[in-house]
Amino acid sequence: MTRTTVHTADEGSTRNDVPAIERERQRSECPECGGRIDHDEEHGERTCRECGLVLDADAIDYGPEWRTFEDDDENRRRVGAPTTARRHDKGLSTMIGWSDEDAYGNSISSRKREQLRRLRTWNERFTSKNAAERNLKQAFGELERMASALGLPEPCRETAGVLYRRAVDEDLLPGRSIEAMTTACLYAAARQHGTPRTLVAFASVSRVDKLPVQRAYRYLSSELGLEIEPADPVHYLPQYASELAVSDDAERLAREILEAAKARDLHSGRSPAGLAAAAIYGAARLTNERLTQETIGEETGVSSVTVRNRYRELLEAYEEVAISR
DNA sequence: ACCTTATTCTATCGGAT
DNA sequence: ATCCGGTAGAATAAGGT
Repeated sequence: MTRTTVHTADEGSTRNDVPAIERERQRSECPECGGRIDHDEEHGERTCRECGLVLDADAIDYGPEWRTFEDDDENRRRVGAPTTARRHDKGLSTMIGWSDEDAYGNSISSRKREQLRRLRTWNERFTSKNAAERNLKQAFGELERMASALGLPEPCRETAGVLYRRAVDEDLLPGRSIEAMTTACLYAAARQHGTPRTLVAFASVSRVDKLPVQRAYRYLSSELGLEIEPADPVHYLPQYASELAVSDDAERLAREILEAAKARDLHSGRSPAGLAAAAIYGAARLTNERLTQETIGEETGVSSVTVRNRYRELLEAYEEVAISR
């Protein structure tokens, strides 16, 4: 059976119909050096493990839309528009337009207008009929507001929405404010996505104080069993490297330094951003690129004190590994 | 809800390139 | 003259009771 390359949305399409862009994405050797490609779905980046080449960034989300209805990964099908957890109805409910015009812009008969009016009334009653749904509406509004105030990216807001929905499902809300819980969800989501903000920053855009948010977060984290690990310092490298305009060599070296440090457990308890910044500094120094500790600190939000404390440890570990080879 | 602990930050200064 | 490295004390995050 021959399959066309046309990408159809009918339910007969299977994995064999994976479009060209999808196949391209799954290619796993670096065109430069043939090394392995790391896929970082979270940040939408693909980078070469060997030479640090960034193949593309800010790719489209390949996540949930390309899904299966059975419990295996085999029979995947294209489905409709991606759902979003940030709408109280997940973006799936029917909406009836407001204007009394048909699709061509012509006005419609008074009889039809009456019908439409009745439909709208009932539709409204069905879609937001109970208190829970209205609470979700309000909470998601708050999430949007805070996320945009803090400049948090789309996937992060999405995660926050999912978390909040789970919190509601698990009955975590009675006894604490919606505001505190939404803030906590966003805080958790930001950390999961490697775009953390301090609790203070959240408190400043939230309508509640830092303390209730902190409590809500801990409650949320333990009740939902969120295992939020500290971010991998390597994730910060591509971003920092381009902001500081260091060479590809230096970025690759920084990567090696971090690997060596991780092998020796230097990273536990330390801030990932600090480690990444220090690795960049150390690498720039080894490749004779002029970067002051102060410049690094400004761009990365890490103090110069931390940069020098970490970078000494990092280089020490790196040299040991280099000698042993 | 309070307290402890490890880490990071701000401010500062002497010394080196 | 600028950059580096070290230090003291305040602030912060996370965990325990």
